[in-house]
Amino acid sequence: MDQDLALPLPQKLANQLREGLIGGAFTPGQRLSEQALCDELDVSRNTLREAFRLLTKEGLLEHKANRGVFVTTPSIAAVIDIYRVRRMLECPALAHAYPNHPAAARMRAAVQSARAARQRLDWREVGSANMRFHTAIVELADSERLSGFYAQVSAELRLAFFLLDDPELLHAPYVDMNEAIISLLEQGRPAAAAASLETYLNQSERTILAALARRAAA
Amino acid sequence: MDQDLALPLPQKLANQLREGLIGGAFTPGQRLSEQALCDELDVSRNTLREAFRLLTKEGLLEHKANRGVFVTTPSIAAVIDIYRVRRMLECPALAHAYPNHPAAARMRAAVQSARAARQRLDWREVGSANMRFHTAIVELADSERLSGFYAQVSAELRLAFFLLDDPELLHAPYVDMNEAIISLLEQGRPAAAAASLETYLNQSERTILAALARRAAA
DNA sequence: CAAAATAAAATTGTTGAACAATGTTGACGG
DNA sequence: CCGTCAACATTGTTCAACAATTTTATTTTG
Repeated sequence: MDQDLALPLPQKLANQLREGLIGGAFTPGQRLSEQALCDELDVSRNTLREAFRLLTKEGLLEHKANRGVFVTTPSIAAVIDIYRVRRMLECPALAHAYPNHPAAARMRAAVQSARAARQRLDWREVGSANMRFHTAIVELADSERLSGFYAQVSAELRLAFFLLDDPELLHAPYVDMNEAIISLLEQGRPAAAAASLETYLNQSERTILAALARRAAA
Repeated sequence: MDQDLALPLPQKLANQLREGLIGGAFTPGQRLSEQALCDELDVSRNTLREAFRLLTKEGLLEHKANRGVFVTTPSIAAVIDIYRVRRMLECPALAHAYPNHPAAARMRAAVQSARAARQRLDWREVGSANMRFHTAIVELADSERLSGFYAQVSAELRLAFFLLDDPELLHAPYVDMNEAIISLLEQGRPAAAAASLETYLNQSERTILAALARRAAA
């Protein structure tokens, strides 16, 4: 998927660590020891630290002076902020999209993947496909920088998902909503699609905030 | 302005370099020698390289493998992309703003600075004040992440400004437009303000693209 | 003389070790 | 039980070294 071979080592490292982070290999709040990771990944401390800076800038890690780096624990405020961003990026992108945009095909493909995964109860893949769906929505806007920013924000959101432990509740209900959204766009009704998307985002935000609040209470 | 004393050295370095970059201390396309900057700034290569990574991720520097880092030369495509982003962030932020938002006061203050600077023909400060004005617009949206992203994008845009050499043409005409925009917002007419802003952005984009095209031809 | 091939120099990429500064742990005494 | 202080571990930063690559200079060749 990546032609990582050409990339400098710290970036490869950062990509590898990011995969682990959004894949749930580490738990939020966990401290990442330089020594331990250097040994495990077989790179020097300097190289690892450069990768840490990258991921810190993306919001996936937090750096506390003289104490080390920690996996970000998404706060309620962070989730609220992320959903505000999502509404501001995704809804206009969809509202102004034209149905033949290549990203629309990616939206459709993501929905089909999600349906198939749901049928075999593979909630992990349902979540991934859902993310591809929304990434494609932002790509409708045809802005390299916007897409890059969205990738960053959604990676941070994934961290929040791993705080919760009911992936079915988290992703399953949204497959059909995505289906409806892409269908509306394909029918040339982008405004209606955007309205559905906003409903989706509000509902999703509430679900996650509620789950997060329950977790904080416990 | 910054409490840089507490920040780790690479970040302080990055801030310092960023100031230089958006202040025009380097010219786009210029190569930054590690050795030379290490000597000049009195830091080690490792530390400098960490700062480079940060700025590369922000789009201010470009990293070519085994060849070093170069000051980004903004392309026509980059400028178009940046203005697309600006329209998508600034216009909705302004349209949904309420006039008593603290950021509105910052908009007003920026306009006053710009007027004063224009009177004494200090185009550099006019440009800075103009940037503060638009930063404040994004802050109306109350999103930490959005503001951070905008800071990054506008830093990149500043690079493009330094490619041009007529700061008066670039900034002077917009002081009055900004004045009109904040006045509309203060009068409780955010929709009209947003419409004016869109006009502003379109006009500004055309000016810069034209200047950039002239420069490319020469 | 021009162009290609080659050798030399300079630069970046990565590592490892060193030491200072800061944080953490645990024993000790009140 | 709580605070103090020393021992320990970890991070922050620098330095030196070497491999890999690019740039420059030189030589060879047509």
